[in-house]
Amino acid sequence: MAKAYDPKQYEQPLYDWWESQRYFKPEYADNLGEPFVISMPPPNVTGALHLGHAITTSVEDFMIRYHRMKGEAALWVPGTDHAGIATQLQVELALRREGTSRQELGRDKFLERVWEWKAKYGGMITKQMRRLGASCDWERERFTMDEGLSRAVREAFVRLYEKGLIYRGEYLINWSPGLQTAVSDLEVEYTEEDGKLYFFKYMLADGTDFIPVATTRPETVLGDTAVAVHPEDERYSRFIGQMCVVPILGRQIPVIADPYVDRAFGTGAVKITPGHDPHDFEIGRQHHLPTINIMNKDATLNENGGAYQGLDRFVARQKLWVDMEAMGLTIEAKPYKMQVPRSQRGGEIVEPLVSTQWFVKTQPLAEVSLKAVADGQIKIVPERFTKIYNNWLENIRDWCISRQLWWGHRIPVWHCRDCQGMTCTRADPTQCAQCGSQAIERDPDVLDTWFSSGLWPFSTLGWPDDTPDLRRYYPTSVMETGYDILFFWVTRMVMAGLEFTDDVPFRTVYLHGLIRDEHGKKMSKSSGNVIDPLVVMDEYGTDALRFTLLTGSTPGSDMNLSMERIASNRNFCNKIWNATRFVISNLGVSFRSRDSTWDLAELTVPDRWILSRLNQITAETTRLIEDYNFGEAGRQLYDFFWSEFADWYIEVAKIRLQSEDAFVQSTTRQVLVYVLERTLRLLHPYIPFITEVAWQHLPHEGESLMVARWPRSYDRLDQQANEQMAIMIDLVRTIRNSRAEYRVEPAKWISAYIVAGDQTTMLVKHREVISKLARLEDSSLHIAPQLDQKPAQAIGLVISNGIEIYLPLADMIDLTAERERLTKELARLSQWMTATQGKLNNGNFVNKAPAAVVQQERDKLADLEVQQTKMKAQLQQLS
RNA sequence: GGGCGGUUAGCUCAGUUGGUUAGAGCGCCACGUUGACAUCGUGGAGGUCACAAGUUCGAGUCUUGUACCGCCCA
Repeated sequence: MAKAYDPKQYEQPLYDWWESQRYFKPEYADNLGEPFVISMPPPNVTGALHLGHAITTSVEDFMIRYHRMKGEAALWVPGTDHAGIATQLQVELALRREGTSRQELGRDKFLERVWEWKAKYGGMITKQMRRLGASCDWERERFTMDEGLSRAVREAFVRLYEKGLIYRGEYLINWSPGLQTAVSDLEVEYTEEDGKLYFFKYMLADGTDFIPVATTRPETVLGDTAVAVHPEDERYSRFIGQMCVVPILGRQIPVIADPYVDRAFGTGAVKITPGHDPHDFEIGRQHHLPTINIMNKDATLNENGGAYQGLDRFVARQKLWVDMEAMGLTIEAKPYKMQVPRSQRGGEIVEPLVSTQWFVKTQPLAEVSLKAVADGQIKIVPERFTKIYNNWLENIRDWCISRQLWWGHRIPVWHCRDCQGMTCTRADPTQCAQCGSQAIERDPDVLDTWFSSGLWPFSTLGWPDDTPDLRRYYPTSVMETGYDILFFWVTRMVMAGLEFTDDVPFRTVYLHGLIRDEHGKKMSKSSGNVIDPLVVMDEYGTDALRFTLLTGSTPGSDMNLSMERIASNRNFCNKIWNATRFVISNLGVSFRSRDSTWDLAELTVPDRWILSRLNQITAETTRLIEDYNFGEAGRQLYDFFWSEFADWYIEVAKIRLQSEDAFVQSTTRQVLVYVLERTLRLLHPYIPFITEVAWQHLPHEGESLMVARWPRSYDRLDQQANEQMAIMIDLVRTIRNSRAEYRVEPAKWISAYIVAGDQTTMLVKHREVISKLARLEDSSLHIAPQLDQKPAQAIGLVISNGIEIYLPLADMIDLTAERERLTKELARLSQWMTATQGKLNNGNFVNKAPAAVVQQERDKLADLEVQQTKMKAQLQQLS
């Protein structure tokens, strides 16, 4: 084994070997019991791996590996998403570079190009996921646009259509002028930006007076169809019912009263533009106002814009204001922080626009989805997201599912030129279902990408066919994803699952947080703080990245990721590597491993202690993992491995392996191998590569760690070993501390007197370990129950159980300093004792606290009293 | 406006149902190449757990309020 672990050398070959052994397949388990199933959230097919994918993959692979090791049939279904807008944009960009466009190519040729693109770049991201160690069943990989899934989409659409849950209508939608398509409410983000609040006069038709009105978008006055005031607003009540005049255009519109108007905002009077504002659209409907669309699809003004026709919306805004100024209609324009709606994709300003689109009626679907969670059929982890889930579904609006794109699932509806009727069927129709005419034309729009991903948990298993996979692996066990797509995706899968399969799509939703940079800032290209997981894996290894992602935060909360943290976890991997190196290089040729039955009588305290700790840590991590606290479990394993196994047990083992006693040697080896092997198993779901490599070097049964059994824990707790080891550790640390304080050369062997009372036998038994660890000269180490005469010119120390230590460092002792040190120690002790005494003197504490807690305090106080007595004696001796 | 989360060591974060003297990593100080590991070891410094009140024998942990930060929804 090399001196340091080199991930590059092992990761790829190991992954290939695992896959070739068919370990990733659920069939490998040969277990007909309840399977454990995850559908991988499909990444964009032409995307590149980023940290969001990395954490998703790490967490899911963690769960899959854990359940696989428990012997369950573990299935992780991978796949990719066609990502309508994102992919289309990429191909369009490529076309632009070639000096052509999709319009020039035409729809069919364009789609050919997209498929070519997909063929070229489509495998990239899944290759990158393999680098993360993803143990998914690649033979079951799916793509949202493949034949089977397209059929699922078609089936789903037709069913909803037939049920009347899909309708087409003219509504105010979010229009993305650059992308030339509608986007759903969820795809719009609101950012606070500097704008202006424009105050102007809405003249009454009779010219007698005006109503002051404020707006952030003056150009929309061209589409105004009313001015609204609050019904109880005395300032304006006299205007209600009167007509006023649209500036420039001269149209007459009414003044209406609506409680929606915020009297405190602006002037308290608002213009109503149903064609270009969602709130106004609602008011317009309630008051039966006409809707005027003033904008073309490219965000220039149309014929309703009068003189401004053809101008871009922002140019029109300026020009109109100047013109109104000239007419004396303006009051002022104040700087104002406005909420600007921007497209999540591309970032351009989105325009509310009236347009004909396809919608899903979500109300009935949302109701059953709420019920599924309320009934506990689906559990959301962390639980607090349940409220967010509920809140969203309770206020859900109809879902605009049509997109004016070419790449995607085309809407399976044919329009008849003769009767204007619509035909929606599973197989492509040749004639109109209404009138029989053959003059039918397919709707040009495609479906929102999330429509197909909503079907993902069951479409990937073969739905709508009744396949063996669907029967065996559906519903899936856990849906693991980021909380940022709870609405986009999770809710829609629940709605779709319940609607189409009559069952929940998954039993548990586990949501992880977002990854930010080390100071909590969002990673972005413009900030230059993006961490590329591929670069990290190159530099530190996959395991370091995975361990960092898995242990870096608590469930559902964001993680600040820093390279320092990754580096320290790389060091952890190296620690494992070297600990393994130590163990195997000390095994000797005749080593035989043994099972978990140990005869405690033949073991020493450190053996019993580490076995007991292993057992505790096994129980604890298993409990935490079952409770979805993967991070805490991982952190505990880290601490156990480093601070207990490596720092103490291995250090003890070094000494005992040099023993003349063959039995001592062989026991130590067996404990070393046993504990290391079990710990590697516990760590494997976190850091699969290093653990497998290390495991392969160790004596083992079975061919791979990844299919080894998850360790079981036992109820037995070796309390005595834990206590005695604690004493030894305390003893060694205390001596080391004094050595450092007195600047004893690290290499120097010193003499010591240990007055150990009833711990004497135990300490004598471990004399060699203690002397070596504390670097005490064997010939001048005295361990006795008591000492008639305290050594002169010695540093006196007292630790728990009243054990006294004397270090005769004659030439180094400064009596004054020693007195000072002991006095300080005593002060600290007495402070502690006062606190403990206080508790015990409190009748309420003694009566109400659990007996064990009270006893604990009593024991503590007794121990402190003994320490105090001995320390006082030591002080006295010095004076 | 409604909701959620956060505030713990210089930095980044843990702290499981309330119960020893509140922990880790990084950073810092001192020392150290004794054959697992300098991607390391040994020892150390560093915190009135945002603030206030309350519940309790006991609060970092539960309740209420306040301040600040972040996110989601409208």
